[in-house]
Amino acid sequence: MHNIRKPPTMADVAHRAGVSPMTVSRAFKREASVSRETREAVLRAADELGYVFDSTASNLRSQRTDFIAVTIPSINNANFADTVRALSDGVSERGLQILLGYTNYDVQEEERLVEQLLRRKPEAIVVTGGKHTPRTRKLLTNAGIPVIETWDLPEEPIGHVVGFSNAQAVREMVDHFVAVGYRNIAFIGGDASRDTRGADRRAGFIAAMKDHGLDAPRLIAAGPPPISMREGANAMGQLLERFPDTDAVICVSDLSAYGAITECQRRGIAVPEKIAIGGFGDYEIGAICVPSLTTINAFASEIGGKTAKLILDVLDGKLGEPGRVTIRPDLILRQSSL
Amino acid sequence: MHNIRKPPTMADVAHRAGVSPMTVSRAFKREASVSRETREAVLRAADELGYVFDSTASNLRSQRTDFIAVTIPSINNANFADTVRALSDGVSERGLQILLGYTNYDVQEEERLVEQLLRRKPEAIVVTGGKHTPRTRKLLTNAGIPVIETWDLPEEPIGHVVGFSNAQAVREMVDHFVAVGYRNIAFIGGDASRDTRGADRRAGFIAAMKDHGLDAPRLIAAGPPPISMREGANAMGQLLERFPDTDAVICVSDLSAYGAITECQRRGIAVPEKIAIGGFGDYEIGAICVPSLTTINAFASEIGGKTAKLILDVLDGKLGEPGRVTIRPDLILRQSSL
DNA sequence: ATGAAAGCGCTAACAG
DNA sequence: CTGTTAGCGCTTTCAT
Repeated sequence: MHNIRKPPTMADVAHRAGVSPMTVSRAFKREASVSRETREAVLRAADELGYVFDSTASNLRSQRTDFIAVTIPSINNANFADTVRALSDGVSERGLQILLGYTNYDVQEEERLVEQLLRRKPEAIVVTGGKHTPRTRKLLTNAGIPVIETWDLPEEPIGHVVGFSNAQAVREMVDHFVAVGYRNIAFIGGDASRDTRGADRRAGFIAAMKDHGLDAPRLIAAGPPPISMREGANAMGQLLERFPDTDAVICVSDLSAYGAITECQRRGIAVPEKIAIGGFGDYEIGAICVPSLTTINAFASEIGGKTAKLILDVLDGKLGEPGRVTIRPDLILRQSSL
Repeated sequence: MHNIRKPPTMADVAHRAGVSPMTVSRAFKREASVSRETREAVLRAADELGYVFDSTASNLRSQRTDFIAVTIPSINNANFADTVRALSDGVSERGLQILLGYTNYDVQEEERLVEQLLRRKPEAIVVTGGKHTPRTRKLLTNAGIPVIETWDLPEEPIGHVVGFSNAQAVREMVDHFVAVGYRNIAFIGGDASRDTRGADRRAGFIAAMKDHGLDAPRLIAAGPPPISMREGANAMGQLLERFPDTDAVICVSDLSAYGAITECQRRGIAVPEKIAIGGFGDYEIGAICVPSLTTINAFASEIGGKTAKLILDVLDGKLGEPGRVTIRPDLILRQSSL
């Protein structure tokens, strides 16, 4: 036997099993009409030959790849990971597979990524966020497949949406903080230009403060997103020095908020007695740290699960018009605030 | 214009640009020999038609997909995310794209996943860990593409390896703990059957204790992997009740170790004065929490980066025999231990 | 630098 | 339930 020969094809399997290639093809599908004995004979022949089904040929001929393309800002983020996992689990039942890429919080990178993903001919594409370059919008609009924007409520959606208002979510935290008596409230976030969800949260903060008749001069930019725990800690240090009268801080994520808590611990500043802290995203750290962290649950897994359901419905033709699934984030009160 | 017509192909672009399809194909490649004017005319025609290159056809004809298949236990783990990001960055320069799947710490799930991934005809496959089902081993061995096992040093590697000894890494922490005076050392990990890296760490713990003439009865199983912060905290509670004389704990990951720290904080037990705690993985939490966490840096990003380099070398034919890249984890001493 | 012909391995479409 | 024919959209190969 030559070991350097080409891998076996369906024709080889068909020959060995004494059937036609078409029957082999059918034997590899769940629903296809093949007699039990024939299927078993085919699968046995395939196994003996070490045959591996070739999706690339199947993809071209059937014009189906069973890919769902997904873009997320960062692969190293528990919120987006939760969304992707739920999405992946939801569509895998139907044999659909996630084709994942990350944008590094950069719309130019998103444009390159979207173009690359569309070349693979996915059945649908899920993007995180509702802000894109004009070319990205055009590519998505003309792709001829379902487009789902998530983690945001875009003003002019491209297609379907499964998301929430980042501004509104933060507004509710501000409302609560003001109601319990905080006035000199600060916001720690990333440089606004890149992370549009972070920018929306900051805008929601400023607008809410204004509605309460409060100024919002206490804005700390902690660097380009994503903001790490360390950067949250550094930002807290800056805040304490520049605005020592601050009585509460809202952070763009739980990670930066936890960093802020640790900075207070290192400086001997009591949380929440001297300063209250709120985060965003309901990461595990916030539930378990001491003091535990007041935060906003954006239901990352639900976003993924509902996106999966939406995709399946659209592919089944069950949806006449673009879907609009609005998530309502939950304010979770814990020990880090009154 | 009909909007429901089929998307344009290279033939359509060729027709519009007044060239042959072959020239269009060449115009879309970086290196191909096409005159500047011709290429510009082709790309203009493509843009006007809204043409999107079809990878599925290219994949079949050229027998190249430019996919690198990767399996990780969980998509929601900062260590594996770091590896995947570095790997992705390393291979993307050459136009290679990651095709990612997760096994949920289950070798049966790994088998299904590997089979599914191989059908997509990747250029190489990277798996996390060195323990597999017999069928997975067979599939990988016969795949005819480079196989790279990572995050482990398998006794019988399938192909290439980029990893480290989990047992040895924990042994070094035990050696240090014993050297500074701890004797009643416990280990908190997951149920052994599933997370083989976790099991290796526990085995390394037990063996190291034995070499120091110490028994290792203090083993807390915190549930099926991955072990969360919460499960680490619960395990710490159990440990304190069942073995109150414990003077140090080594946890299977920084996440469970941080949970253990918080449990001590809730119970008013001083770390490290009453009990020392060590983790694994050098997650950001361990560097910033108070007290900061003694841990082991397994160089997750380096694993990804070196795997990328290995893949590129193999695909370039620069490697005659299987590559063996051994990472040496670093013990990082911080405030949670003496 | 460009073109013509052939075919990658599978499956849609149709036939029986 | 099974088989035959044709072709998915590109790129390999060979010309010029």
